[in-house]
Amino acid sequence: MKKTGQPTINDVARLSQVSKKTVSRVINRSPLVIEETRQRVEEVIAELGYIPNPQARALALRRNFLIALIHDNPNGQMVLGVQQGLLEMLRGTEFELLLHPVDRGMPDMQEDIRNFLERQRPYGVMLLPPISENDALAALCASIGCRYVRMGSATLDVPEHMVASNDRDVVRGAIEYLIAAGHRRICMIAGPAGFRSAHERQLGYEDALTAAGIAIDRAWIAQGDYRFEGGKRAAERLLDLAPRPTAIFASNDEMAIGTMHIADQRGLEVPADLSIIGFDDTPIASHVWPSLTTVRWPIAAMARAAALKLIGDEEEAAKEAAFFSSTLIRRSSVAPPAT
Amino acid sequence: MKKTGQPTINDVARLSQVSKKTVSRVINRSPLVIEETRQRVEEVIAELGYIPNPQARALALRRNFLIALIHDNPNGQMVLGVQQGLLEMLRGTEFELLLHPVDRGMPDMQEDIRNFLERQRPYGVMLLPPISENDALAALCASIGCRYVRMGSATLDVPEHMVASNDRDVVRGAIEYLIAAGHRRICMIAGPAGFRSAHERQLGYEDALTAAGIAIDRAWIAQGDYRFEGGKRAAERLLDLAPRPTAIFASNDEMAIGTMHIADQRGLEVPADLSIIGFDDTPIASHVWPSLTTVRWPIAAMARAAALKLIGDEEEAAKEAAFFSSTLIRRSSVAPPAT
DNA sequence: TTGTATGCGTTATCAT
DNA sequence: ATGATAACGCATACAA
Repeated sequence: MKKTGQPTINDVARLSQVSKKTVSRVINRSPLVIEETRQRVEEVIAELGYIPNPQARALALRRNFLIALIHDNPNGQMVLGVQQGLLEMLRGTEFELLLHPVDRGMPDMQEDIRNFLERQRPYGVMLLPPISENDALAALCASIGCRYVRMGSATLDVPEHMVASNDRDVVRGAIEYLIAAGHRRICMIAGPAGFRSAHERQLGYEDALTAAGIAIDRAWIAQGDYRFEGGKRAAERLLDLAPRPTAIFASNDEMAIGTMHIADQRGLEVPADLSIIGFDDTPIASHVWPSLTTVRWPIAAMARAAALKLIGDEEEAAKEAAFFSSTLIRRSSVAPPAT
Repeated sequence: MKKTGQPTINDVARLSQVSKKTVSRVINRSPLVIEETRQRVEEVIAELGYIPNPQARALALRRNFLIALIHDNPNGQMVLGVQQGLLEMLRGTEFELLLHPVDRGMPDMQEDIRNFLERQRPYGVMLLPPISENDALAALCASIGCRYVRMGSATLDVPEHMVASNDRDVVRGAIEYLIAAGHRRICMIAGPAGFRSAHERQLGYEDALTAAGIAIDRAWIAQGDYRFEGGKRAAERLLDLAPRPTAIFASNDEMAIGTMHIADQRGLEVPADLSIIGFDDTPIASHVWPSLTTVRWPIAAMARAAALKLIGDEEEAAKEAAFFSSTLIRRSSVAPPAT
């Protein structure tokens, strides 16, 4: 117990009259320690308030006790939710959360991530969409020897490395909900090309229409960008259609809110003249007027499961759920179409 | 260059025919290296793609090259903005960002933080409000020997350790804007007791009324909790007043949105019957209808300055701005009072 | 079941 | 200005 004030493994060894190695075994729960010895060592540990030095462990193990969250921030709420879920499970463990956002626009993104991983050598990596869809990134994590979990809107990997939501199914359900309310002219604002989530949600939309015997009209699908302004532009195109749609499904809430603005501008009442459904259940959804019917996906639960996959032993990791159901939150932005 | 594949300082030393220590000096920009030697070493470093191992450095220096963000999540947007600003400055440096949210409700919060700091030994710590107002926490950081910066609504510490916004002044300006529009019965929804930001904003409100010769009526100030529901309750109390206020300043956007809901429920038109101003300029503010006049504070800029204070040398740190001005964003929720 | 010697990759001390 | 050697605190291989 020298200058730093922090007791080390040597102090514990000396006071409990065993070797460092035995203390190390106790710390790492090795079964090769007799109960009596373990007790004595643990008493000394408790008495001293000894905590293993993470830096020293990292050096010796060539691996840090850190979980890295790597993402190309598509959505602040998602990032926050994931952080929260991850941290919830990490709390009380020896793990800490490292943030590493990247820019998928940069050509050296892959190199940046490789560099980061080789330097920090995190214990585990959480990959968020859309970059979680990049197989090369997953391979990179594996090759460096760190555990990883990918989050996505569809199954992209084996359960051990995946937490997926059922975007396609839940969107299908949302559209069927509109159909059941009497809607037939249901348009969709799609997400940006290249996003798996956008693709899955569109598939769900098409599933529902097909099942209901409604022909899919390409003009009914306007591409958005998951942002407010893009949603507004898409909504304008859709509301210019004749006959006008009676309902619009927007692939996320931000675009749905944009749609509400355009409806308001045109003197259209929501939901009387136009029903709207969003996706994400962001805080805005419940605060706009009328409140937005939308899809809530269990981000925090997915993140918690991911954390367990990352830090639990392999059996636990494999057992942890890999598939999560979103639910339709029915609020005030949907009504039967005006006749 | 053994099993890990990563070149070490030994490889560099051998190839450049100097000792480890000299390589170390080059890495750390010691002036005690002759130019010629430095050149040779740097060439080898570049050739090998050598990167110092952070874990080994951390062990030897008893200090990690990590910046820790400690907060008791008061506001998702703020946390995101701070993360973004911090990461922007950390990018390309040897520093990484570690997340450590805490719960100020827990009695052992202080112990938790001490534990965290003693274990991780971060290079610097960023403290967010409201816990940044806790002087004991700042002292703790100092005693452990890690640099820290506190973010707050008022000056709580010397510039070296502080990034502050001018809540009081900007709220005064917002209220004066209402007064200039002709309002006299201006109510306020205050933030929760114990938050310095709530206190400062209320002072700004009082400043403006006093300067305008309007008596401050305690009944005009309803306490909220910075949340939607609390804002609604406070708005109800305020709108029950007779005569009714013509304007309400809410201490944050969430409560302002709650106020808009209550106004709508009561058939009050915003801004014709009731003007509303919020604070924070969250994404919701520009997406509600009518769009919300609110105060925007430069979170990202504050975070960037904080990062520089944390990782820059001491001179730079002291020079970096410690005081940041918020601005009133004038949108559609304010109009002259109906006569 | 426990201990000894050694390695992990860097920085610090103290020579020279 | 540079180098040899010893920390830093823990884990692993191999003995005992």
